[in-house]
Amino acid sequence: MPTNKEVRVRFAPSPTGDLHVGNIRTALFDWAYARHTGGKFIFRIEDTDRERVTDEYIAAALDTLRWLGLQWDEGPEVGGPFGPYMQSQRLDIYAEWAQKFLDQGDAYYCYCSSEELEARREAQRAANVAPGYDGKCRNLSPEELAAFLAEGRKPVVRMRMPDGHTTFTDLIRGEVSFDHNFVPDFVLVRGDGSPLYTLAVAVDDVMMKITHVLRGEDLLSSTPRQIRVYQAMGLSEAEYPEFAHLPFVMGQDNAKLSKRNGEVSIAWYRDAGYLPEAICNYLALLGWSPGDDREDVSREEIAQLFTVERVHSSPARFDMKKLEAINGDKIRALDLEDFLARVLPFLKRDDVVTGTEAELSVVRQALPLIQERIATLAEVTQMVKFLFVEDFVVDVDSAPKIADEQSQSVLKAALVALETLSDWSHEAIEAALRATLIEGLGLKPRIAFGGVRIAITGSHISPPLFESMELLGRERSLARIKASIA
RNA sequence: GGCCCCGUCGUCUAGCGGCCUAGGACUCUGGCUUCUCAAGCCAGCUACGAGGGUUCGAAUCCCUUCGGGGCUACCA
Repeated sequence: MPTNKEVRVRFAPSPTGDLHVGNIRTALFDWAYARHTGGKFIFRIEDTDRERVTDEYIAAALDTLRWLGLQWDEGPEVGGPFGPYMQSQRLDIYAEWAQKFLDQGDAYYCYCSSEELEARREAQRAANVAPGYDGKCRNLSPEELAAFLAEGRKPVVRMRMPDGHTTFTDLIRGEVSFDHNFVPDFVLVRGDGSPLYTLAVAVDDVMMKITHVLRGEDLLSSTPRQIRVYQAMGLSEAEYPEFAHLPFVMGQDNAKLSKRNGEVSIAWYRDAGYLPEAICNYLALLGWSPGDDREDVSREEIAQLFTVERVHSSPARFDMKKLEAINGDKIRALDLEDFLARVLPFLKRDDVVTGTEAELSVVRQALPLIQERIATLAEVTQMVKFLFVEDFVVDVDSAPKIADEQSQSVLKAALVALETLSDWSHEAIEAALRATLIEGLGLKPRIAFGGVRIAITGSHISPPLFESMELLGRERSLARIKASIA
């Protein structure tokens, strides 16, 4: 156990697409652990697979982490003493180590073709033997070697797994052991000379002095290979990083989270109006808990309370309903100016406002009315749109509801009551409508105000009616009621 | 198939041998409040996968079993 060493944790995604919920949960835990221990949070991009990782995805990953407020101490853009932090810029380092392993006899060239390997694996499966590399090229005779070279074969570099087993202590799962009979010799360098994850990840973790590897449990069974590379690099067991394999975040149907069983891309949640602090709060609760019954935690509190000991070993299902509930809570907790700032990009995006002072003033007055009525920021549009539209029309679904005789007579009565009203405050409007419709016509409030609401806001769901009318103003309110009378 | 990981309400979880007739949150249901929708408040439904042990005592420890997942690549 490294005790007085500074803790260094890395988040090292391979951006083959938009960062998804699972990536971010890992990033959050990495970040929280680093912050909790007063250590460093390192962000590294694993882009050795250049077929699948693109610059756009890398840029999006940086943006997403920043948006979530997971500030990294070392990594792309900020640099650091152990850079570069993009694996594609460290190719020479991996090549050097591979050569060293070759020289030491820890690794060897393997000339087997993909087709040959596949055929042999098939045979192993058929014979019910553990599939994996059979060690054919471990000790090639000079004649065999010469024959392969004459064929012009491009060899891969393969790590030699000695007999025995690898045992390590996972901070979350306890002692885990793998028999090397089930950990075949693995490839370090491709035929074209490019490194594989297994080589790059181990080399980088050592060279970047990573002390704790918190990552997804899908990497658990690759840990013996990673440890094998440490050994070849000359590390003693005490120098290995600690491992903690985080449980998966899964979809509702217990399958890996995917497009089919819930939205995965963090970008989607951002566009839908989820707050970064809500996402962090919710994700923190997936596989971890503070221990008491507390569920409302800020990023800072997560950092303060987070310990690996409290991380679960069992997978968690992602529940959008719960995220939504937390998001609603976080929205309600926003102060007015903050709320306005968050909501404005959505109003502009949806062409509700352009951002003039006059518009902002109205929005500012409307926000307190809707703050407890929305669960995501994007919903703000449908709630306040009626205050800004030039050519107002009632929703097609709601229009028929005010076309009947009773509704029409209510609207007419309301119009009469309001036309003579001099004070256009919501109190006065309410008093006038109550006097006329409730007391005068003996209607139930629900019936009385329902029609007016539709005429004014265009929908049967809206912010409180009288405040809405006050905000809309006398002219437009009366015009809308008139327009709805056939 | 083999190796490895995992198993408390529908979901996230508390629980680390007695405080558990199993607590909280989300969801759902019913009610209150109410100008709609929300929010808020109150109430309710529902769980230790199964079977064996160990123990005075087990959700908690052990074994088996069943179920779920991961890995088994010149992906990560």
